[in-house]
Amino acid sequence: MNCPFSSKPRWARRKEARPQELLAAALDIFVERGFAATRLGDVATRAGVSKGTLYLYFENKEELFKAVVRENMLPILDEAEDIIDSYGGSSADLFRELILGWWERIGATKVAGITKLMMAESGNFPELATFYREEVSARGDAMIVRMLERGVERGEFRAIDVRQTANVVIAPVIMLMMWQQAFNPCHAEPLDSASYLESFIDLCLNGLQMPPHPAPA
Amino acid sequence: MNCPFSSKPRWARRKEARPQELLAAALDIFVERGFAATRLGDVATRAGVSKGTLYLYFENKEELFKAVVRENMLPILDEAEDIIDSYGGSSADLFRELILGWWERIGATKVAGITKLMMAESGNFPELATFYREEVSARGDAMIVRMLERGVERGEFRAIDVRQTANVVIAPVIMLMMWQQAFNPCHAEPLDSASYLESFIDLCLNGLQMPPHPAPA
Amino acid sequence: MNCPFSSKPRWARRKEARPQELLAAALDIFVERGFAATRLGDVATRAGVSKGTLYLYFENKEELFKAVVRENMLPILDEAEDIIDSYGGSSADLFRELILGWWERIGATKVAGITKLMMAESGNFPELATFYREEVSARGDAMIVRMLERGVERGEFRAIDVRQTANVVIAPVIMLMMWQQAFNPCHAEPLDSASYLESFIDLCLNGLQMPPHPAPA
Amino acid sequence: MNCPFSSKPRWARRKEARPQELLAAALDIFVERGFAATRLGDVATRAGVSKGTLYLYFENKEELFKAVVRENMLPILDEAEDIIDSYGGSSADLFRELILGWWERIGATKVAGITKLMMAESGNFPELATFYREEVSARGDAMIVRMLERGVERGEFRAIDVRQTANVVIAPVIMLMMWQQAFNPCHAEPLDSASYLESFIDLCLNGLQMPPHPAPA
DNA sequence: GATGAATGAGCGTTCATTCAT
DNA sequence: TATGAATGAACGCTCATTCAT
Repeated sequence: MNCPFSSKPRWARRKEARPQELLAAALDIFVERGFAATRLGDVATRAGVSKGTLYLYFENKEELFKAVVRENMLPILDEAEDIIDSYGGSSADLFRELILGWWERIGATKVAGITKLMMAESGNFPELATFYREEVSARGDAMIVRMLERGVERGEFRAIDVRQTANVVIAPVIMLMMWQQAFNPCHAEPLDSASYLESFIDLCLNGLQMPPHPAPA
Repeated sequence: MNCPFSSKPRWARRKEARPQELLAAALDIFVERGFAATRLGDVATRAGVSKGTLYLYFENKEELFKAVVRENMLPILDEAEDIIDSYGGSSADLFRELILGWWERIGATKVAGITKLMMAESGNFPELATFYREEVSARGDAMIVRMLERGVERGEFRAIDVRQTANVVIAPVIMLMMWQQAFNPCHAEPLDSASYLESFIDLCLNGLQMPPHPAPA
Repeated sequence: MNCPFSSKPRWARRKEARPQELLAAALDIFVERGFAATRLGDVATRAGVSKGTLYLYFENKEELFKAVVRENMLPILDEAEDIIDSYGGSSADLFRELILGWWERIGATKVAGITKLMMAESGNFPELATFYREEVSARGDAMIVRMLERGVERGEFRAIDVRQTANVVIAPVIMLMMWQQAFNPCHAEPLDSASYLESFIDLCLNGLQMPPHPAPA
Repeated sequence: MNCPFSSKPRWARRKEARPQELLAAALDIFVERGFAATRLGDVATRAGVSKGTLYLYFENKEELFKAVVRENMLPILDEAEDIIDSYGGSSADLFRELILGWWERIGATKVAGITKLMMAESGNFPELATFYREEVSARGDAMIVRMLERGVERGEFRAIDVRQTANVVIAPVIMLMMWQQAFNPCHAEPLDSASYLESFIDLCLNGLQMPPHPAPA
């Protein structure tokens, strides 16, 4: 009440933290099981509340999922866009930066599971698909495109079909995320992601670099 | 009876065709909806039979799914292995052959949906995961590894980490399959798969080719 | 074909034996599982025929069951009635004879399972209940009543309520049958039926014998 | 709120009563139809709730059945054991007491149907069989054994095979229960249980009593 | 006579969502 | 704000019975 160190009583702090706790629990379970297979009862249990409480904060399962995506992915996209906007180094370095940054912030974390989940289940939940495409995929794609265009414009990368190459470049990163999810049960042994990314970046930068100039006569 | 060209009554022909009809219907719906979301009632309806009839041919949902995989994927793997065994041309051409063949026989067809489905749901159905890994993934991986090793041994590709590169190389193909599935709802516009594959093969072969020899003094 | 020792070709013998084979298989499975839990498919399989064939010989599950009862129980009741009709010895011996005969012919065999089954499921299948009561239970009861009446009339048993005592006397025999069925799972260890029957007969004959005459003054 | 006599809202009273209502409905229907033939939908309907509600209180059909047994039989066994422990009268009277008590508390009530059901279906549901044997049958048997041993030790009963006699003595009581169930459809007319028990006790005590001493010379 | 493919009603169980408290 | 009891529609699977061959 009159606690000198905090203007808020503990229960109020609790109340404000609720949505975060719910989102954390939901992320865990959505990622473990997928969207359809997640039982809201499990989310509530893990968050230490009752099932009904979930509905005080989120209208339904889909809205809960959207909130999880917003909470966990949008801030990272914001930061990545900032990096591109202000980058000063070579485009090869920017490539590295973006890929490894993505990996560190998303690919190597639980959040990667959301991407996997969306690839898998968007067909059954069209509203989620639209939401995810507009708020996440489109922004990610655009960033890769901008980075490749920058390389071509600056004469660092050879002339390529930027759009398609962006897709090709994104693919192995997404696949790595999928394979990493829970020692992906379709792969016998877990991938070593560091060396996978090294192979990937190596292959790409080799593939993108300008062809050797023909020796002048 | 009095049909001069067939000694079999219509009914018997029907009976022999049943499993194929059921597998075709099952493939459609598994691919449309995923494993968990597929209702056996829908499969039966699409095949034009009753729910009970399914159980005359397949013990349960998992066995039905395995049969779909066996029917649609194993013959293609057999053929691809034959091609590698007997290939005479350059490794770059073999690379093209395998990728484009895979695309034509699987990626561009409904069957691609099985791969997507497995990535998505293997975590929830461990027995299916094991089955798929052993009978499909492991064989596909091994083929790519053999192709890359062949290129390195013959001095056509530079020295690379064959295992990891195989993973990197497989990834964009799998991603393309996933994106193609039903105008994948995470992508606004469908990819042009021909040009995607061209970009992909181009990038890879550029990335794999031997570095230019330094000009002799 | 022209076998000199049999005027019937083998397949004709087969055809005539069919119903017996079906009844034997049905007895086995009805006794193992009960009426409701018996699947006609299992009966057919055990008899080595198809499910449809069953319906050539028996109208439905209930009629099959009735045929099993008629085949296995009625002849034994016939014989027991003959014995009572013509018995010459003491009533205590007749008591023994009936009980042990029943045990030997029914109690110790698979047929005992039918009695157990009827006790259990008659409530759910009223038509079977009526059939069994009229064709089996009523005749068995009547035999015990006659035997007791004979003992009382001949001054070998004390004066008792014959009807009720008949019920009391039948009960332990029926229970023994039920306990014997498949090492009845409600009993840890199988009963030793010989000593059980000995205890039972001993108890009954002791209980039935004339009270000792008061010593005359 | 403003009800002066009860601090509990109707709803809360409801909630606490639920399990009892469900158990009562389940007892009714299990006894009417048997275990396998009982449809949980019917249980729910009789209790006035939806099918799903059942699963809030009982994990599945088997657990529901076990709960019915615990609720209805265990307390009675407890009391009966107390009686034996502290009994002061003759063993013949204790015999009467136990038999009539059992009859009054179980045999004459719906609960008797559970015993019938177990005899009938234990073969098809081994887990239930084990449960029932351990928690009910074994304790009942042990009580009869103790009562007979007491009679023999005190010189009230003649020397008998206590274990087998216990089985023989239990049998007519169990049979009576089975016959009583719903005017048991295998018996034309309902038994008069009072006179049946009288005949039974009479027969047993006559059969157990010490033989008359031979007249001393 | 014999087959066995086909049916379809039925049951145990699950879970997102609601709402009285 | 928080609860958790209640719902009811949905789905995988079974099996007695039918009937074209």
